[in-house]
Amino acid sequence: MNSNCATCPVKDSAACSVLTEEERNALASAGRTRDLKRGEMLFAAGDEDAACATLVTGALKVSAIDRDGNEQILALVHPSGFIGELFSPFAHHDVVALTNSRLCTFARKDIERAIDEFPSLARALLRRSQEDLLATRGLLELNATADAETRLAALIHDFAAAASHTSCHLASEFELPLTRGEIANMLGLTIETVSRKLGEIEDNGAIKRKGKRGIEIIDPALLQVLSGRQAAQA
Amino acid sequence: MNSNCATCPVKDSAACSVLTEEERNALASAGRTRDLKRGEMLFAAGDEDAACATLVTGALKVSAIDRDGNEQILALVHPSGFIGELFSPFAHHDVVALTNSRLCTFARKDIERAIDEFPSLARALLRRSQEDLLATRGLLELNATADAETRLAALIHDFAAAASHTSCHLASEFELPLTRGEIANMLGLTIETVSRKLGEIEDNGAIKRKGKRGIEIIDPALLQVLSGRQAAQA
DNA sequence: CGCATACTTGACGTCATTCAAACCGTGTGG
DNA sequence: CCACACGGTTTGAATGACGTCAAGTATGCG
Repeated sequence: MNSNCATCPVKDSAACSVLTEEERNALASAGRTRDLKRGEMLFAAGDEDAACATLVTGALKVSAIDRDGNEQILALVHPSGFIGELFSPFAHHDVVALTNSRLCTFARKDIERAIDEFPSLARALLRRSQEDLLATRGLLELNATADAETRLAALIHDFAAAASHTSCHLASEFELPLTRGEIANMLGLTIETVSRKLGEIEDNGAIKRKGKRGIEIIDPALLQVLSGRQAAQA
Repeated sequence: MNSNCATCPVKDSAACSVLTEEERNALASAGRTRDLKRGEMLFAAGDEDAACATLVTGALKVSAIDRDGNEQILALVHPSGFIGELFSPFAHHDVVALTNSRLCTFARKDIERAIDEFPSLARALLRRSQEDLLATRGLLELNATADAETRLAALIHDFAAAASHTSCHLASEFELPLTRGEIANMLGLTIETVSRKLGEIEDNGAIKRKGKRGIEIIDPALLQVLSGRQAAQA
């Protein structure tokens, strides 16, 4: 038996929010809550019958390891995000907690049954999958063309937007959820380049570093310009 | 009324293949066949109510244009692939025919209705969406870490695999569906680099160029090594 | 206190880009 | 038939951005 959905912080935004209370309870009885500490793995690439899950609190990374042992972060998962490859016999990627996290997990077969039983759930997962696709394509676009400083500025901008919960405004101060190494892996750069470019963005006056992980946004407009999302004014 | 599904070359592999004959006919009556010539656009980023479509024959590209006017190819679509952002009020990307193509198009609202009416269709589209996600992440992984030669070799390898239809073996000779410029856009390189590295791969003895677009695979194993998908033997 | 982990900084090398020019196949008009 | 222009491609040389290697500086934990 799962903990009570009524107090779940993502009850109105997760995929299961499209279900009626009755349907959700049926699904919840098949799932179970699981807590992961920072660095703990939900499943690894190659795992069979990897579980599916909705992230309740915390943050996860989805990453691939190539044969040289380099990690490449492919996606971040935020609360209410759904994890799991439903139609593949094994997982293609690793999924690891970036911070202490709480998930609502389901065996694959239970999710499959729920999809067949509740058409609205299939629709909700389709929607979420398309959003993931869009996010991944955004990262692809960023990594393919932009230079190191632009990529980093864009990432900081996204984190600032994600940290502020009022969707159209940036948080003025927040903690990076990733280490330098993870940022480098995500942007296809090296630790050193990330460190240097972070210094340059600080020198430009767009941000200020607060300790290792803290970032204060000094000039949001400048950050936006650096991130290449807006033309510089004349 | 759509042309007859019974003779459709992707009737057993497209998303609609999961429907019963009766259901499929109902859906088909809402759709219509459309032919695109090479270079013609299905829809552009920003279009509202962009149509959805299953690709019947040919090939499409999905691409984004950044504010500097650079195109970035985000995905290729092969026959039986599905195109369309179901839950977004407007399209995020351009979709353009790479070769003369035939599609089976549907108005957004007709697809949405069909999803609600036929749960198996929602499931099929979810599956397809997850495959797209996986493909995009593969491209992201490739572009982020690998050097130019590796990326190009991997792309050639993929095309050779796609051209052969016997899934585990490579076609020995095929035509590149992309121009040099499009390859460059897809891999985040420049035309010149693509041309040079193609020459180097040819010098290595892995392939042989036949005219502008033709490629003959001389040494599949070597190509695989160059593409970084297999360690070189000792 | 000492070690480990994460981060920063510097010097140098390499690979892809940039800019520039030549090349080639094709279609067009003289 | 040839001259020519044009798009796509190839090739060359120089620049520059990022990676590599290596040292040095915090911060935290046993």
